[in-house]
Amino acid sequence: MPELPEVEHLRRTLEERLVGTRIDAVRRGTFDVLDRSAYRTRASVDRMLLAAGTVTELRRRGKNLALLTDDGRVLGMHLGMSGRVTFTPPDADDRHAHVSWRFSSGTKTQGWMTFRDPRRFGGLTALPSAEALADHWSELGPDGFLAAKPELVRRLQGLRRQAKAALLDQRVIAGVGNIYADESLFRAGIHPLQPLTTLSNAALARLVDAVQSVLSAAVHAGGSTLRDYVDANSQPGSFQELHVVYGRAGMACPECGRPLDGFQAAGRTTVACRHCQPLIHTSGR
DNA sequence: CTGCTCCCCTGGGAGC
DNA sequence: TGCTCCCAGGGGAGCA
Repeated sequence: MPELPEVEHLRRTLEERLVGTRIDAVRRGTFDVLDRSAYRTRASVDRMLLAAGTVTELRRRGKNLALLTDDGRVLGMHLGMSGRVTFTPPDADDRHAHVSWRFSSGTKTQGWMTFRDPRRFGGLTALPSAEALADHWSELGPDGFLAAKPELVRRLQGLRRQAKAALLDQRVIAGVGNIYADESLFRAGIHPLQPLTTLSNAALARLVDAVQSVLSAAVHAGGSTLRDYVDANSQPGSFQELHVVYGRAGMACPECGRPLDGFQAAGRTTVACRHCQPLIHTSGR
């Protein structure tokens, strides 16, 4: 699930539940999904996992999330393909439940939160300071949801890459994944394989508009639910009902009714309409 | 720089 | 019901 809208939805959920609470217990499963390389000083793993810290902020950039505590410690979180966060207690029988945290306000326990990631493409990053977090995120482009449109247009200008490859590259714009790339390109009427250098500034602006409107609609809908995904509060998202091309290869284009094409772009499964998103061939001279 | 391939790992669905 | 095969929302490394 985890593209920008799902991560932003999670960020808001955690912000509501965790800010101002103290982490009074940390429980680790058998597998260590924690990257500790940013720590130069001696610290226990529990300390790196924010034990005894009070949560002050939940920060997001693209698909990356971070918990910040009052004493400066930071825990970066990436959901990868299969990462989930739920308000559930540790489960020793679940070999994919990697870390659980218990939160309290004053002397009152508020509950548990568990990070689970069966496929382990995601993970946690221990960071000693907000500066270390900035460094950790320094390669990321501006956030696709929060950044101003002209900044995003500028990021796309001059790139010699195919449109979809550029959208998926987190260094260009942070947060767009395979689903929202296809949805954005369809809404903008731009073919995924179209080189950006062949597009006018007006077309790039149209693409950025599409990216931002798709992302904000998806955030508003609580993200997309595919398979059995539910959020931290066990609620499904609903944006999948608004997917018009993703997962619909061979089905009718919602605009022209012709069958949608399925193919590979930037190494990823891609769906587009060759009529509504014509690949524009330039003369070369 | 750009694109392509392969890899990390597990689970779910399709098809037989 | 059980088995095999294929596929998947991400990202990074290595190579031409």
